[in-house]
Amino acid sequence: MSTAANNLFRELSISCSNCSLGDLCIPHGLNQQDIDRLDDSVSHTKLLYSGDLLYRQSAPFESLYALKSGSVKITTLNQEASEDIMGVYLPGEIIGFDGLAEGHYQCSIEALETSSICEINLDKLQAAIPTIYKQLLKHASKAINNSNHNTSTGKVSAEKRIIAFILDLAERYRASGYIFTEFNFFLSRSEMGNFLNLSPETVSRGIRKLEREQLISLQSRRRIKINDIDGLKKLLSHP
Amino acid sequence: MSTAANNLFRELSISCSNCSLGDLCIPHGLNQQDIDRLDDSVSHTKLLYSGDLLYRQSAPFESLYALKSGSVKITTLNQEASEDIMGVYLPGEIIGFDGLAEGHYQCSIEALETSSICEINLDKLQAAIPTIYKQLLKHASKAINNSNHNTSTGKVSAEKRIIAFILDLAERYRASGYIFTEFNFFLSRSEMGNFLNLSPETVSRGIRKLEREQLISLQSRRRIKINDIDGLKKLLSHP
DNA sequence: CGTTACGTTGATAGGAATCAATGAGGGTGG
DNA sequence: CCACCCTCATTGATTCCTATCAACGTAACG
Repeated sequence: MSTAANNLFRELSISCSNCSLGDLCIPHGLNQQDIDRLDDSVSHTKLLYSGDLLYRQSAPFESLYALKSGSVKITTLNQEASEDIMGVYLPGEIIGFDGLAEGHYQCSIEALETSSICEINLDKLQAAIPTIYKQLLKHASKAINNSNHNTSTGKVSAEKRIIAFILDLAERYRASGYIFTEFNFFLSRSEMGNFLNLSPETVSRGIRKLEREQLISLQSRRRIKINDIDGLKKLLSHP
Repeated sequence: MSTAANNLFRELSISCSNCSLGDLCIPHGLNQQDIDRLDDSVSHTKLLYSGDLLYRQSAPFESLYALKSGSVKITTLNQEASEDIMGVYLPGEIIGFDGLAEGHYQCSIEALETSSICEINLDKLQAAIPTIYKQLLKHASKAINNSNHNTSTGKVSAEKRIIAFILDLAERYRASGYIFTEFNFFLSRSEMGNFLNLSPETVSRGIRKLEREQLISLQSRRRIKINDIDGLKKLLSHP
């Protein structure tokens, strides 16, 4: 590891008591004593670079993870052995629930950019702070609701699906305290199409249409600026 | 309450130590002492009849529930204030995770037939058996995987979606130890279409096509017999 | 035994996939 | 530093699948 990388790693390898996740961290709401005990329960930060895998489908379940910064995609192999994109994770979200039920991961996680990820050892965590499981259940619940929501957005037109995707990302960036009117997709048109169940061409057409209508601007092919978030919401709800 | 109904209720209001859920029950794997303590943690069986609601969307979260027998559907209201069907629950499955994250339910649960449902008081349960949360997390994880799976099956043709739906039900009946080659849908063609993101007509055509191909038989309009489960799986994987 | 809701079947139209070709960006090596 | 390449994105033309519209059949209910 280079010195620069090593320094970066050390910088990111902070204790729970001053983790950048803030309100989003699982232990949020605990007292200082509990938080201090957390430092033994999690192995702190891993640093992943674009293309790196956090875990691979069918690998034995080891840990849950909290995404501290960056973004990753969650994929699964379909019958034809090609990738289906199940979604993306943004900072503050918990990764790894897909491995709990069966004891091995049902999906793979791949970094879309440089990302720092906090590993959570469930057993140690539960021993340290028994009440933490409730918080974890809430995160799982959120994942279920989100996934259900994706299922139901499959029931609308291509353009609405694209708008829903953009608004979902914006909302989740907002929830994490990030700038939410301007962000990178980190996904190609093909990957977006795969996720939204649309062809890459249809995704492209949909995005360019929103651009022509001045609702969004493309700062680059994968970076969006939302000009009229209410306009987008309006398109989503009515016509 | 009528005497007959009262008797039925009492009959169903059994203790955890002889609950019919068996292996599927959350406390499975606990020792007898723990199981006995469970009797205070759950309020045992509720009996719902077809059309009855277990809970309504946006109601405050109160409990998780285990479905002991029968079947229910989980629905949410879309922008147009009509019902979107998110799925059905079968015996052995846990209901209510949609309410945990936000503190109020995101969906409604409606019985599709006479169903008995075990209420789980989370706080009491956790106090009685601290390690139970892990089991709950596994159930939540299963729900996430299932939901993800539904998302990805949205990416295929109408016929495959219908086959996937049938096979999913069969597999879940099998997992619960039920007969799985012959069962009721409990959903109308419209409801199936809503769930699968297909029109009722397309659902009907798909089902009749499978019937013509002898892969299934319709014992009545809502009762199916699977004649060739491998044939169905084959259709799902390749052409 | 009629009423009513649901299911089936056929004909048509529309939206997105696919096929095809061009354009743009990013990286590499000369 | 520039030209080339290679991948991704865009745009257009066509095809195909499924929604929709329409009509008829069928089962459950009072």
